[in-house]
Amino acid sequence: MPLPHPLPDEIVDLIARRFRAIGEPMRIKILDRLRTGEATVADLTLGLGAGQQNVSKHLGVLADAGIVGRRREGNKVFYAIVDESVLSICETVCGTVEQQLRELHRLLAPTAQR
Amino acid sequence: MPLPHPLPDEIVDLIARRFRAIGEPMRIKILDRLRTGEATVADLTLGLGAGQQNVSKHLGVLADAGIVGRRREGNKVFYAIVDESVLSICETVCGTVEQQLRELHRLLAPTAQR
DNA sequence: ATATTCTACAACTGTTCGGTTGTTTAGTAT
DNA sequence: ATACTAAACAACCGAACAGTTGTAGAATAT
Repeated sequence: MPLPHPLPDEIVDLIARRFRAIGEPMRIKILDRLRTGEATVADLTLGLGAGQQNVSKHLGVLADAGIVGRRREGNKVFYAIVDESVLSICETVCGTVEQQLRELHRLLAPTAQR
Repeated sequence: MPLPHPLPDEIVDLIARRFRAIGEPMRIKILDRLRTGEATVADLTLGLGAGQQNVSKHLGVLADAGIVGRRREGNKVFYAIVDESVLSICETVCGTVEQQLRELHRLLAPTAQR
């Protein structure tokens, strides 16, 4: 909490960068997969139905943001979530999204209400 | 937490959209300002040193995402944070960013260590 | 009514960024 | 050494987006 209130631009940029690192569908899927434990690029490529280069690129973004870390073992590179705080953040957002979805269904399904 | 684990694409998109709504410097500044209470577009324009149209546009994005809400009073439109969860999220991220900054300073200031 | 103030909308521009393709590096096996 | 696998790097293309400019709508004042 010792952050100054009129946040300096540097800090603001860092925060924005962090949010944008997470705010991409493929990267969210990667994080969702990594929640169950570390995985190699090949694992993620198969599980997500994306190209290897694409997955590798997104992993690079997440690694640069300090959210995931690499561990080399022989031929393969294992990725794992390093910053555990993203999990709690995602849970919070998921909760809000759930609530929004419920509202949407309530609004978009008037047939069941009349 | 009743969200299915292999998250469906729709949900993933919603989550990503939400993160991207926050992941922009100007919008973070707006939210930081709104933390102290509601404000008009003119207030924000003055306080943030940005154009009125620009501020209004960003407020529109935040409103579409359901993060802020409007309240009209005569000539002016007051904006306020509606989704309180973004505050806790921002605090978490700020904490992580702080930690990163401390690490950076430790790494980039070796003169004081030798 | 007209003028003024505050806000939102529309069109344009430059940049950013995601995805694909092709290539390259690192490690292992034969 | 060559051959093979795994992962990363580089270049391109197209879509999305932030910021500016100009304008339009809504409320108040004269």
